[in-house]
Formats: sequence, C-alpha cells, structure tokens
Amino acid sequence: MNIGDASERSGLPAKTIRYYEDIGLLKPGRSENGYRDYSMNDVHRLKFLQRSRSLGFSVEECRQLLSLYGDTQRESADVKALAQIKLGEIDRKIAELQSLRDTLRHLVRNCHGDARPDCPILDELAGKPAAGAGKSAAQDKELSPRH
Amino acid sequence: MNIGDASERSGLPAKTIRYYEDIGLLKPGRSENGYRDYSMNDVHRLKFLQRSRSLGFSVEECRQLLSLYGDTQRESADVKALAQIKLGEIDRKIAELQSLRDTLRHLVRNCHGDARPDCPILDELAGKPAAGAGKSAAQDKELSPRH
DNA sequence: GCTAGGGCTTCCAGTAACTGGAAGGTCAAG
DNA sequence: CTTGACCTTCCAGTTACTGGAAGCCCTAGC
Repeated sequence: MNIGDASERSGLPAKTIRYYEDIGLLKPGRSENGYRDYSMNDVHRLKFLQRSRSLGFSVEECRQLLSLYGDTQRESADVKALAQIKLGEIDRKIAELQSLRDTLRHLVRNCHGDARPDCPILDELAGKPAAGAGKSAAQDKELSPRH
Repeated sequence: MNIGDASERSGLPAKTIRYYEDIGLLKPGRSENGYRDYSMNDVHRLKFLQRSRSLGFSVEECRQLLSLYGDTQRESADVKALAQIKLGEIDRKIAELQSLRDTLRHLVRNCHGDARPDCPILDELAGKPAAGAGKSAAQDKELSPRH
C-alpha cells in the first residue's frame, strides 16, 4: 500500500513515516513507479512506533523495542532481558500516569476556582516521589504540613 | 534555594530548568547575588513538569496543566473542563501503556528467539486499535491467523 | 589577602525528532 | 489531455532541550 494508507492506518503523518525510514526504523519496498510500498508488517511497526513514541519513549528506545520483533538473530536471553527492562519502565510510567491522574482529580475536586494563593494539591504532588532517580537526597522533611 | 538544589529535588537538569523559565513556565525570585532562588512551590511545579513531560505531554500541554494551579483568575468551569479533557488523555495513555505492556509480555512468553520471519505478536498488536484517529479504514481482515 | 574549586550567570551553537514548503513526477477521472 | 490528488526529494524551520565558552560568586585552605 502507499504511504497515505500506511499513514491513515498507523496514525502517523506521512512526513514522520518517511523520517522513520531515513533513520532506519523500517525499509518498505518500492513499487515500479518509485512510490513506497508498505506491507501489513510495516504498518504494525508504524503503529507500534506511534504508540510507544506518544507514551514518552525516545526513538532509540523504540528502536530497541522494535528489535524484539523480527530480529531472529538475537538470543532468547537478550530479548528477554531487554523486554524485562522495558516492562519495568512501562510499569513505572503507568504508575506515574496514575499518580498524575490522581493529582488532577484531586485538584478538580478541591480547588474549584476560589482565589487562594497556593494550591493545596501541591503537597499531595510532592508526597509521591514516583520511584524516581534512586535515593535522591531530597525528601528531607521538606514540607511543613500546613493547611 | 539555588538551582542545583531545585534540580536535584525536581529531577530536572539545571539547563532544562532555566529553559523552562525562558519560555515562561515559572518565574523564580533572585537572590542578592543574582542567583535564581526557588521556592518549594517552584520545585513542585518543576516536579510536575518533569512527570508530565516524561509521560508524553508537550510543553504546551504542560503549560495548560500547570495553569490549573495558581491561576486564580480562571473560572471554575474553565478549570474543570480543561482538567476533564486532560484526565481523558491520561486515561487513554494509561490504557495504551497497558496494551503496550501486554504486547511485550506476550512477546516475551511466546517468541523466545526461534528464527521465524514474522512475529505472531503482531496480530495481537493490530487487534487493539487503542482508540485512535477515528474509525480508521484498517482492520479489514488483514492478518491470516498463521503462527 | 590569595588562590583553587565548585556553583552560578548569560549567550551561542548543536542535537533530536519532527514539520512545512517548494519543485516536480505519477495516475485515475472527466 | 488537463485537473487534482498523491507521491517523490530536498532543504529550511520548529520544538525542546543540551553542551560549551567566558566570566562572576563564594567558601575553604594556605
């Protein structure tokens, strides 16, 4: 199929799809007329890229994730280890999104537009370090539990 | 506190913090010596930025999210509507991450490194359109259920 | 006081990941 | 056979940082 179809099916702009080809994330065939020709497999890769990019994985991380497909030379152990690392990252992202959601929900419920200088939700926000950056020297009783 | 502390507490590099100031996401005070001086409130904003940026929200979206704090001029209805939209986006992101995680997990379990040309997980992947791009013309019996 | 070190400042240049636009080839419809 | 949609390449611009230079501030040791 042509790039327009691939774009529609993957949710990625054609520009971006060509860019991904430039940087070696896929190599679609070419038709007689020189147009790019995408297989279903290509579309799946694109869709996977669309999803993982929109969720905050870098292109290089996406390249790793994609290497879990198709790269039949890789050894089981490598694949499994890589996938395990990425699964951990995904779980962390899910937890962070949930905490972000809680923050926002709480905010909607408690801060309904009255003119207060400091928003009480900020404490809440600070209270959940989201498993970050290994043992950061912060967290030293930083917040007075006011309000 | 100085930018170094703010950096450590927020998990953002000092460079990025200055950049966020440049584009108007916060306005820390200045000490006598000209150094930036961050309040706890500033640190919370930074932490919030760190989280939401790492989860795939654009800087402009983060600006909107941040406007839910502190902008006491905004009307309740506006705030609520905006937050509702963002909550929807967050829920969608969580769902996508979960589906991504399922895909990866499934992949780890089923594709343990044997030399097959197409990965069976692709079916799985394609089967979950992840609420995307309205009614895409895809899904037309695309994959033969081999593997 | 003097100097070395680390942290801070601004400014400018570079990178990553697109994104828009020009200039032109291809192709089905009228 | 022309119009319009879609495709091509190439080059320039944008977003969101990131690195590095040049220089000020501040504490510590001699």
